[in-house]
Amino acid sequence: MTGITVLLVDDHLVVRSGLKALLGTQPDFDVVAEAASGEDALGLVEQHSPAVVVMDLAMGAGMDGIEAIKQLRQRNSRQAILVFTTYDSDADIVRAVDAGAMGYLLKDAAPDEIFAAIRAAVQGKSVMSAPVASRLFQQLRNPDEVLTPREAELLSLLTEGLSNRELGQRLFISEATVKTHLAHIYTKLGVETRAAAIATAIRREGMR
Amino acid sequence: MTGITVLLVDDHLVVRSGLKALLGTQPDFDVVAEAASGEDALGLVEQHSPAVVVMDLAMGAGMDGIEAIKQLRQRNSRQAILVFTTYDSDADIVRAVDAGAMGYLLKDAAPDEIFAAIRAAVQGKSVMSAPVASRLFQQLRNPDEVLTPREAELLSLLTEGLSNRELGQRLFISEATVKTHLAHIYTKLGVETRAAAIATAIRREGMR
DNA sequence: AGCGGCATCAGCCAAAAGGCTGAGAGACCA
DNA sequence: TGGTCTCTCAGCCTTTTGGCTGATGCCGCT
Repeated sequence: MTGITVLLVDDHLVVRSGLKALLGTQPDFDVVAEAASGEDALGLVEQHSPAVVVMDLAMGAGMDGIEAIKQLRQRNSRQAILVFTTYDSDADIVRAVDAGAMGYLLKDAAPDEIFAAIRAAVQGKSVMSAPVASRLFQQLRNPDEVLTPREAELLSLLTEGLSNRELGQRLFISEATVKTHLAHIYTKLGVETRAAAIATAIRREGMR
Repeated sequence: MTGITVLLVDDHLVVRSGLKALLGTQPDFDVVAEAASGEDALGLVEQHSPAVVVMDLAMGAGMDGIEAIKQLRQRNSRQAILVFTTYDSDADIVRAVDAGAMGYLLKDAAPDEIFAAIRAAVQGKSVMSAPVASRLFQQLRNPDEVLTPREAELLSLLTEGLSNRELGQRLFISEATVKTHLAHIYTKLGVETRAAAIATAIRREGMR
């Protein structure tokens, strides 16, 4: 019989083979394909219809993980998507969950944790690493301080040093809208300038 | 006979096993031990005296890769140390080479590149990924991109989100002087806005 | 049907930041 | 002694940002 079919998506070959080796120790897992980019992932999902997609968020070039998740959701695809990444940034968590991820694991998670998360995911359950969970709880306690997905997206770009104009162009919205979002972000982060927002964001998140 | 003995140091289990599997495909490599932290690495080097240490720089907790390299150098140890990491930050490269690393590989390097680097390292040769090399050359060509002490001080405060006025007050200089320093910093960092400078600074350095 | 949250946009005004030129004082070095 | 570097400061002008108010369309929930 065939076990839980898995597609691995990570731009680092060593991570893919490591994960594959790790999952290979479990009799009920079956890694059917690997992708090094979001684009490849979409094609391979069509081909193999895996039960679970284990995906890194940061992809070297082209479509990133979040975008790949969105695309998968938009198609049909009843794959459970599990994010497997290095950093537990607030923005990424929110965006990934919003895009349709079933779980959020950090790369330093213990093997058992990884196995459990994959098995839970195929059953429609949601699992996340402890640090990730605590961040989410933190957010639930202070709902006023939770950034909306759009705001998180903006903040993420903000930390790359873009101007309002550039932000607008990148997100296909007017500069006025950018300013509105920024004002909300500042309020939520408790800062008054973009510089402080960037500093707060990068330090608070695992952003790089 | 025994091939090239290798110690793997990385806080991510999946990376370790992926690398191990990868090196296992080559008959002349022999992974004798794995460490998840700098501390462990030091002990295991003593035990096994591997020919090569393949080390990640970012370690979850405790001693980081750079520190581990320094410690190894300070002891006796004629191991060749190869940095194997995700990011090609200027500061990390310089620090690693300074600490005594023989090579600097990025995690998205092709398998052949990794093999070649390890073989070169045991022979005392130095190998690095192309993006890393280009950064080093960049730095050698442009020595005037180095910040002066005062500029570095300002940049550090900048990453805390202060305004020009606040910077001036903090450093007991006029706002005009702050602006002068900032202009120089922007030029040297190759950016045009304070936001980009902050982003660059925090990502480039280990500033957190 | 109505309400609230979200995302979108506009206009106005004040404050902050950035580009440019020029310049003086002290340190260090050839 | 002269040249170079660094740090300091000023003025002027343009661009960017931030604060504020108000408004529209959409969606989901009641």
